[in-house]
Amino acid sequence: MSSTQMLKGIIDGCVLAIIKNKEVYGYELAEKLEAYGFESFSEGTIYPMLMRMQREELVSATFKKSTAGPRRKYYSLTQKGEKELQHFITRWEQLQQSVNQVLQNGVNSS
Amino acid sequence: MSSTQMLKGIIDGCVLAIIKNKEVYGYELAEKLEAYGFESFSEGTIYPMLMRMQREELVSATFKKSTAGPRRKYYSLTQKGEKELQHFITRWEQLQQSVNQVLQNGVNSS
DNA sequence: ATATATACCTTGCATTGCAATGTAGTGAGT
DNA sequence: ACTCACTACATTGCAATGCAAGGTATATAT
Repeated sequence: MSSTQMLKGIIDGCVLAIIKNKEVYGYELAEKLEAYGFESFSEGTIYPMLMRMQREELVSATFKKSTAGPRRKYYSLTQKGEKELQHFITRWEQLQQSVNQVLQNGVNSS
Repeated sequence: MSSTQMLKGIIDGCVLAIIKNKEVYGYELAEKLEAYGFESFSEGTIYPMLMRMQREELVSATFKKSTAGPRRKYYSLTQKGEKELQHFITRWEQLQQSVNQVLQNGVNSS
């Protein structure tokens, strides 16, 4: 039971939420996620994920020049992405409720 | 982003918490998880998971006769399993905090 | 006998996080 | 010019695990 397994299907929603707030590029996203407390976020996770989301039309991308390195690929949310984010939030809240209930009943009452 | 992906690495902890409360057998576990709000829990998930946990010495198992069908395989927590449960709870709380922070900042402030 | 509920297990697949590796632009120091 | 560090995107192959589908077997009722 590694820590990374718990992230499956969850960072997707977090990424959508961050992109909704403001368009971001991949490298920036990695830094933001780390700032939020997700430790060690691999680029091997982020770039394939963003590309998958683009393929699924949850986000759209445009390249912009940078003065600090190569061009950046900025992502922003599509309407479909907004809907998906709302669905994620619903599922996340249900999951939280279920897990917390199990932990309370299961751990304390023995 | 399916609903099942979000469960990866998370039901493990929930199962440990349920077993800690009281020894259970697989079929019973499926029903309990459903009662807690985890919809549609496949036996193809539960039995391999329990066997994996036994292999990792997080749980121990004993067979007991049943009057309502074939013998039941009851699982109970080992010391190692208790430690693993504590680790899970820590990770879960961190995850909750991070995700909720992202959702608050990302969704509302745009 | 047949049906239903109980109870466990196995096989094969799909998804996805990640380490490792590659490529390339920009700027500072020497 | 050369090197180094930082920035930035991408690909490959692997590992973990949830699950549908299918199989086996026991107990009870009709």
